[in-house]
Amino acid sequence: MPRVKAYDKDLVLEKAMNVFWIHGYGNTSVRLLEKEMGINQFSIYSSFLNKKNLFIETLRKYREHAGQSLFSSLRKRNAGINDLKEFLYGFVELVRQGKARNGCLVVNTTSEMDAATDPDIAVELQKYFVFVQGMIRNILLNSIQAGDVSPDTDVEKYSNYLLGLMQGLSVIAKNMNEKQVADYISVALLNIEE
Amino acid sequence: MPRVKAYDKDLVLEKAMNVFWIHGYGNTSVRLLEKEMGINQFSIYSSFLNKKNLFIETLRKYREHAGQSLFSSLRKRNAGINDLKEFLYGFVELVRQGKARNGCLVVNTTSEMDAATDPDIAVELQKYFVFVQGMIRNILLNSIQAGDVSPDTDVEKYSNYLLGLMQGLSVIAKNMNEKQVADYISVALLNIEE
DNA sequence: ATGTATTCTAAGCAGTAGCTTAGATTGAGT
DNA sequence: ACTCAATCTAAGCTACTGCTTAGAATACAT
Repeated sequence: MPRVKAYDKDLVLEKAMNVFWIHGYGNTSVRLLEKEMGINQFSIYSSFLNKKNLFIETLRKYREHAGQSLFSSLRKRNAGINDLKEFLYGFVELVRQGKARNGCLVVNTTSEMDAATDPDIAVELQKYFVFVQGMIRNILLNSIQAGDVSPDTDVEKYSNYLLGLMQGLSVIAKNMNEKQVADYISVALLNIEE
Repeated sequence: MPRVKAYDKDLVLEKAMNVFWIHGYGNTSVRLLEKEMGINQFSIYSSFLNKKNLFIETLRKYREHAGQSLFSSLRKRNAGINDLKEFLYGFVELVRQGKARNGCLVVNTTSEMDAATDPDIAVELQKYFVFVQGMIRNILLNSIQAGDVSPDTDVEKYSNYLLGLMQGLSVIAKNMNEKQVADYISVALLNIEE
């Protein structure tokens, strides 16, 4: 067997993710990618086929990344409303520190795409939303069982609300200050705490 | 005095607005603009200086456009909570008809921009948010005066909430169906109606 | 050591980006 | 009817886009 790869595919994919996250799909050139990923264009194309496919793999990576870092507390089997509240108020702190300025890669991409979106990318975006909504549904069900949320809550309805809330959050993190974001969250949560 | 313009500047600006709205700033080429605006590149540059400046004028136009059509009911001097509710439920109907798929030009642009946004464009985006929030503040104050909203409501806090809510709405209009959007709105409004 | 399948380097491809320019065309003021 | 400043046409500028390719470099199996 011949020469071996000089780079870790998963590692350069994570670097690509950050580039797309900061600049967006359209504003990220392959030249910039090779600079930030630290590998040559040839290697990018031989490992990831083309720019679009690299981006799609990036979106998968992003889902994994979000699940393991940002959403880790919400993914616990028994996560409940209090975890969600802590998550949201923790997000305000991220805004204060300027660490949420890039928003959410998936929401940004949703905004960037035409009404006639690329279907392959659209599928990957939807997977992310399904993932997040599943997390939220789980939290609501746990909280009903724990008695923290009224048992006759319409879980589907509230999970749609919270999914939209979090998408809004990722946008206002880019154009509102800490106080405004805190206001948004505190009023939004009045609907859930009994 | 010499030859006169063969086109109406304000009219071609409106056409440019629609192109940017559909495709986003980065994905709109000057070639596409000249096709859709119906005038030559030379005319674009002589009337609007360059692409970025055309876009900035487009954002001004968009604010004017939104105020006169989408937000017309909310801009009435005595607009109140009921007008806001009607507006939001009317928006669900737009989603149902597929007329909200492009989202909001300003929110889309916010998502498209880097953390280190072009400052000239950022200023124009902020003007839009100030405009919308002013509208919302007015509605809240009117409703307090009319007795439809509790007089000890923190107007600033709730206007931040509602501004975020509307930004979220413009995003989910691109990736959620009618039912999901209706859920989002109906839960969101529980906070305001007494 | 040698063979060889794979990786890496770096140059280059056609297509498109934003923008400019020379010259023909226009039409109100005289 | 003529003037002339402004408009429009169409070609072309440089820079950059995503992507490809020929050839040198590599490292495992023999």
